[in-house]
Amino acid sequence: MTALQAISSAYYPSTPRRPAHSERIGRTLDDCLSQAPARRFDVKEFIFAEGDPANHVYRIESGAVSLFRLLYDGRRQILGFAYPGDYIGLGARGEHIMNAQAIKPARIRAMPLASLHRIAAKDPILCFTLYQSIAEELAAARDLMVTTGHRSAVERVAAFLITLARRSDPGGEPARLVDLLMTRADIADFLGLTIETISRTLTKLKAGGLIDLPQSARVILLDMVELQRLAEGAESL
Amino acid sequence: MTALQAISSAYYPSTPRRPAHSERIGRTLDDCLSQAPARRFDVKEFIFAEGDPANHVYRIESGAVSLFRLLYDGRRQILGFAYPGDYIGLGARGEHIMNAQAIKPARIRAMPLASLHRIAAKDPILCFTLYQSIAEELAAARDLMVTTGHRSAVERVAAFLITLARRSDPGGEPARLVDLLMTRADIADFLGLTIETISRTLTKLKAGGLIDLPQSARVILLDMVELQRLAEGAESL
DNA sequence: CGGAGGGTTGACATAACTCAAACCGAGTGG
DNA sequence: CCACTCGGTTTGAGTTATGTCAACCCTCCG
Repeated sequence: MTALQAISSAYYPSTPRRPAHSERIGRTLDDCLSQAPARRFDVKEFIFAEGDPANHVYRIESGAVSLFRLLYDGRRQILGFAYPGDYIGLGARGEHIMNAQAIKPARIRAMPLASLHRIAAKDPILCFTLYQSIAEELAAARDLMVTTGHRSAVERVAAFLITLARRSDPGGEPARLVDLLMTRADIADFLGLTIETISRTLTKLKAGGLIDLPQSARVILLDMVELQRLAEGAESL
Repeated sequence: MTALQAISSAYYPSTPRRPAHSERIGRTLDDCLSQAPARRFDVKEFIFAEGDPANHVYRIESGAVSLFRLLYDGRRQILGFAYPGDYIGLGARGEHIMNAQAIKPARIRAMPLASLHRIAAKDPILCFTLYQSIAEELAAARDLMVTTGHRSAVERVAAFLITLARRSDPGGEPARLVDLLMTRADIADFLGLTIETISRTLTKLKAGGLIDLPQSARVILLDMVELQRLAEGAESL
């Protein structure tokens, strides 16, 4: 997974990658972005917030970012995670409709949206590519909806882990070792569960021998096949 | 809500409308579509299915359509509903990634995707508009995720009803009278609940005097303010 | 009249939430 | 080096909303 598949990035259960397009955008944006200075963000620092004027597109150089919406009563829905190479802030128009907050210390470059739009307005190909990329993000968002709606805690967590593993090397083998850059609270707010349920589910998976948890933020996937089965709704555990 | 905000159409809790763009696309597509013959679809008939080659964009002339994904084990996640004026099949590339099925007898026009792409490739403005429209759909999909993840049955149903009411006259007053074109099962699969819970929740809302249910497919919103409060997570009922 | 497809209602089971306590590892300061 | 704190995590006990299963109702339609 590369460029522009940012916003709900952590989530691609079933959508095939299409590197060609992203690459092309990547390059175009890269040209502009490479000149921009990288800014550092501390953990919990906001890159942008809901309601902020959407002036820039950002690319994560290092670290990690969560994207979320807040509800009236303080509940939080995380819509995705963005990692190095991902772009965020792209779909927005006028105002940002979500918050972007660093979950690990991050280096991030910004490019004015106006420039991008100026280029895009003259370049149908870039523009069309932009369109298709957003379409892919849309597909990803829908994948998440499918994972989130209607499914048990084990299914959600298993699917989450598998997606993280896949993310590490799109197209290639899923990684065995997954570092969770986010807290249990982040995972909970992403999957629509509570931190306790996340924790319990992980220990249950560990007890079942499907994963190992050498540290709380480090997961080793021991039985991908079974995890996959669980993610797809198979019984048991 | 008009053109192109189709796919997850039923859902715009907080995204503002931007008719200008949709209108512009609407017109461009309309030019092509008006020449196309309208085909009739019976209830439960598929317009397209997951995996079908994505050759056309469709506009609903009359009736209603549900858009959904199927899981391995038969569970179904409805991703949205499309109504007259809505376009479906737009984001797809290569293959359709979901199913579109009539939930009411429908008249639907099709336009070859190739034509649209041909036009778009030469017309940066149309293209940019396409991009922005998809971006809005993305926003809508995220709104749904927010509504679906983490929330109680009452909250979801209340939000659902309000959205249906708003849909009737975007920008204007929400309708008091809402006809449910979909079955309880459809609503359940949309909101990630069961038909029994939908039914119970509706009767609870009726008992509370917030809505009336003269027929099972007809809802009258009696207390929009309170419904809104519920949708936003207020206690009680 | 009878059957089928939806919808409602009830009794019961259970997965997930809530509240609460304890744990752990990483910093920090004495 | 140890004691302390703090944020995050784990675990337990008890509650509850929602799912499950089953019966029944209603309406439409042949």
